[in-house]
Amino acid sequence: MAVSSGGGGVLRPLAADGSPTGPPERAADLAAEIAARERAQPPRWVWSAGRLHYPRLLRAGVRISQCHDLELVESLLLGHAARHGEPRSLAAAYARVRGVAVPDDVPDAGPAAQPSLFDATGAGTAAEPGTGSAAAAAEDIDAVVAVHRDQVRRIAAAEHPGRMALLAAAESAGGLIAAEMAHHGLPWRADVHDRLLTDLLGPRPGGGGRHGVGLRPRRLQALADEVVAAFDGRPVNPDSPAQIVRAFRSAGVTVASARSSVLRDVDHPAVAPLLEYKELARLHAAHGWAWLDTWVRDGRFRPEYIVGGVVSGRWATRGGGALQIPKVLRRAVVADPGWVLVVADAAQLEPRVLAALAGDEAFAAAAAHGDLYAALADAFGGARDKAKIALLSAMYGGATGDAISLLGVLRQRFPAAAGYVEAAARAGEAGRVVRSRLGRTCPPPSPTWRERVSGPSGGAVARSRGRFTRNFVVQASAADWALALLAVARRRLADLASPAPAAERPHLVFFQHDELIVHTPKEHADAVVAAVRAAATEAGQLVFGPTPVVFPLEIAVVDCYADAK
DNA sequence: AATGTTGGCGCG
DNA sequence: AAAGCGCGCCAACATT
Repeated sequence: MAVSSGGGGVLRPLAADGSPTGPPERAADLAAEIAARERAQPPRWVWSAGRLHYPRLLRAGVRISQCHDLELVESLLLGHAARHGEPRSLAAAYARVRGVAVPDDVPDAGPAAQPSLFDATGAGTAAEPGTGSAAAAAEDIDAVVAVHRDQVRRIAAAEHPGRMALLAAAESAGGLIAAEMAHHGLPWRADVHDRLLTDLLGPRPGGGGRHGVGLRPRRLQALADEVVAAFDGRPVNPDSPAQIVRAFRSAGVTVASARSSVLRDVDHPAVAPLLEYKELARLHAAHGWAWLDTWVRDGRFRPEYIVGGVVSGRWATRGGGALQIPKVLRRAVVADPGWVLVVADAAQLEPRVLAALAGDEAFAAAAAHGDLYAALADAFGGARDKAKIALLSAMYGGATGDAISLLGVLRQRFPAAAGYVEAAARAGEAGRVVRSRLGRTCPPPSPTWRERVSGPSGGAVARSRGRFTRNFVVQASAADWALALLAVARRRLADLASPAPAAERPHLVFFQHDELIVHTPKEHADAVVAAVRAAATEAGQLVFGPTPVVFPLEIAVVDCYADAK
């Protein structure tokens, strides 16, 4: 069912191939119309972007089952054709279909700046799509139908049409889930967070008022003073890497940089306070009181997730640093009373993905076990650690010290697995693109890349891209699996408590590459665990087909995220 | 004053 | 323990 917000809202029924099976139907109250159809027989909604439409629906209490997100799928298809970065909006895609000038994408200023598309009731004049938010508010149902038809055709023409169709469905589901996670929010105890900060840093400077801005908390200032004293009173700002390096030099110590890993090996009285300062200053700057004020409201942290924001298909976030929350702050993530958190983490995901990708029988047999590295240990003289180093080196392209010989063992014992990533590396070095299992495609080299490869240190330039493509096939295929996991888990969670009102049902509230969190009423916790486990198995079959490789989840049912590991 | 780059570090 | 990959965010610093 195609849907646009033009003139209040327009729906148009579609066949599987994207051709309309009836005339456009105008809806005065689009949210109510969508809700009614979801209750009767949920269709697959085709719309310009869940990013634009779905938050408003959720605020109106409307959940949809599935959709085709034209903007996200356009990105996938452009990428598949090695045309990354071209405009992907509905307006841009429609312009390409018609062969007219393609408008640039409108930079997204974040959720606060989003036009309320469903407020557009009665906006009668249809503007040309793509000239900004005013035009977006009067989307054209014809554009939705035409772009969808074109995408259905392009999916069928992809290298692996079935996989690309699955990727399009999963990415679209990701768009729904991202909006739902932002809507529900991650439970976040501001009081616990504040207490942690106060314990570690001292009281909030300035009592929270504006006069406190720019002042160091007491503990940070004390450490900064210790650093200065250790340099015999020489003024040095511990926030400045350049000043740190200079201060050490004038103390007779040469350091290559001010990195903690470098300073750790330096014997000087300034090192200890400096390392502690850096750790605490980071917490204060990135996730301190200012972060708390900005990002936590009403007991929820609501980051803005960017689906497919990383070329590998991983999600990114804008603002809030949701994917870099320091482990120490997991203490502040606490379930509501009567609720629990189900924290599920895919164990050793990337080497398992490599095993499934490569079809290496010996390697896949090892990946059929709960501890893959332990199962591989025999091949490396019984040393689990060595197996792990060999695998990480193969997937990342690093090989220093021990890893060189361990890679040799890997090549000998598991030639298909080693060959898979090495073929990807060679493709990258040659300037070709590589794809994930489901067809997500790495960007082609930049226009200047070939020049640089044939210039001085061209070998290093080529090898660098080889490491990127070597890792891409694994990381992006892992992202394929994780996205499938998420989509299947969402469907299974909806099934398991569907008669209950939304406020009493389990919700996905967090997703971080290979880990997800469900916030659920206690009584559903066991069912949630079962649903997520089943989703992991189903995702493996969907993405990789028949394979002996298992994708076990480590699942914890906890009140507090910090207790999950 | 505003914008862009660098160094560093949090997460997977 | 880090290595090798992918990110976002901050303060300091450089440039316009």
